[in-house]
Amino acid sequence: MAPHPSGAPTVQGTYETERSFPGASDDERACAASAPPSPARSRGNGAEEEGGGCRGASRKLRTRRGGRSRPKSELALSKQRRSRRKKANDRERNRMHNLNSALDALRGVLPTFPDDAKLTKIETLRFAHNYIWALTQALRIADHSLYGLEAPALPCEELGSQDGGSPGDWGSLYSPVSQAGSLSPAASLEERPGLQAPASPASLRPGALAFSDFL
DNA sequence: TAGGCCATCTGGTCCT
DNA sequence: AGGACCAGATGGCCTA
Repeated sequence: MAPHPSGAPTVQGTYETERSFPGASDDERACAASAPPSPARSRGNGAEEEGGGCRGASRKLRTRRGGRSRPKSELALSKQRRSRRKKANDRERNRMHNLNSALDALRGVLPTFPDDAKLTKIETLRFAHNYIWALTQALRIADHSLYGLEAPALPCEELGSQDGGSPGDWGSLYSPVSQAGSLSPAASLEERPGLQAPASPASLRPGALAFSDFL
């Protein structure tokens, strides 16, 4: 399930920055990328746009030339575009790295099992969503039991102890349960087959939940 | 080999 | 003008 068990290969970042399209100039690359999406688009072959296929770039060129600013030479424009693109790429790469860091932090506080299994991005988000929902339900039930008539059926402290704890305990504490008829934390989840809500509050008790229920 | 996941590049759009 | 954000495209890696 996890294609990169040892973590995301972020080391290629710097090297990727310098990576260039073999046999294609920067302008050709820009043209290829600005062309309408097509399966034929290839990273290394921008030659076919050389003639008139680069509408976006030419339009930009026109608007720039038409401005009141001092006209620049093609070379200067090309250099400026290249520089801006490179900076934008760096920022975008950094932004995605930050996003991944946040995702890793989220993984860190989620009870996962086994140790070597790294949740994918979408799994992490779904798991977190359902896990939060389950904890919310646990608290609600605990409040009811505190002021209500019945003894607590859900061990909140046990759920809480899973936070950052041993992933293996999570699986051993709860046994598999059918997800059929499970209550959804949000109606939107029910519309999306992939987003499964955890078990219903009634099943939020020891031996009633499996790790997979949160995915 | 097909499919899933991921990182990266890129242009467009919106905001400051 | 420049930065942030977004979505599409692409190629690499891995697994069933």
